[in-house]
Amino acid sequence: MPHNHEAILQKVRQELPTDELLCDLADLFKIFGDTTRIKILYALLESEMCVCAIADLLGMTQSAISHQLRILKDADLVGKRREGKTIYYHLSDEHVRTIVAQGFEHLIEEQMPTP
Amino acid sequence: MPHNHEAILQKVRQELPTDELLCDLADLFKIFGDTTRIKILYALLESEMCVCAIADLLGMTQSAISHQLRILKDADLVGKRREGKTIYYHLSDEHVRTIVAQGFEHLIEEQMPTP
DNA sequence: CTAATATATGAACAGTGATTCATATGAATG
DNA sequence: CATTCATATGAATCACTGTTCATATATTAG
Repeated sequence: MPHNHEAILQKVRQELPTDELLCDLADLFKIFGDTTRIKILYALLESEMCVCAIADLLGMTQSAISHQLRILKDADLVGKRREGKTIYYHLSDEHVRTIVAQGFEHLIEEQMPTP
Repeated sequence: MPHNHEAILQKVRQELPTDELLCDLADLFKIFGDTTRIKILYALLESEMCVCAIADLLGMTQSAISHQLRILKDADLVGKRREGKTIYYHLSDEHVRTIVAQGFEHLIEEQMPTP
């Protein structure tokens, strides 16, 4: 007979958030999980930037950048501001900074030898 | 003639981390960007668990869970401990908690009406 | 209005990745 | 040592997603 874990299962089930919330959370991290988008976010940490400047910076097509900016905007991670023909993108809040910083810390400690 | 952004580009280029680091960072977030893995991590926040308990909890195949646990282990997000035939998985450190918590905060504020 | 610049968008293509299925490994038990 | 339970793994499949290409929208200049 298979072994029993009802006790733990019940406890964990109680504390687990709803499926919907967990999916939303995964969707948020999915956005950070792409090299191009991480680079864009990192750049915007320094300064607001127009689309073609970002494309220049990353050595990528204007179209590719535009597509990614749309995804970032839909997730409310960035906002835009028009100035003539140019559109400047900026971070919508400081959460990006803290989320990225936490990721960084994990990476750094991961590479440390365990004492 | 296209408009100029050399000034900003130079500034941002200086502050931007290496390509390798940014890719590693994206790879880390990629791991959080999957519903199954987020659920596993969330469950392990409460208690260490064996593979079949997690499979039970999420209503998924043992194989599917095992594959995902391997990914989490390779990223040093979880560790394992053997006890007879059973293998118990646990979080390797508290970074998972803080990273997930930051994601949560963003989600919550996103749903708030702007005052 | 026309041309030029800046950005957005839609369809297509290619690569990635999560799940499933079948099977292998590994440990305990009689 | 054969069987059973627990987990791991490899190959195959299917869906998703990022980039490209072509084109559309939008703003300003002439």
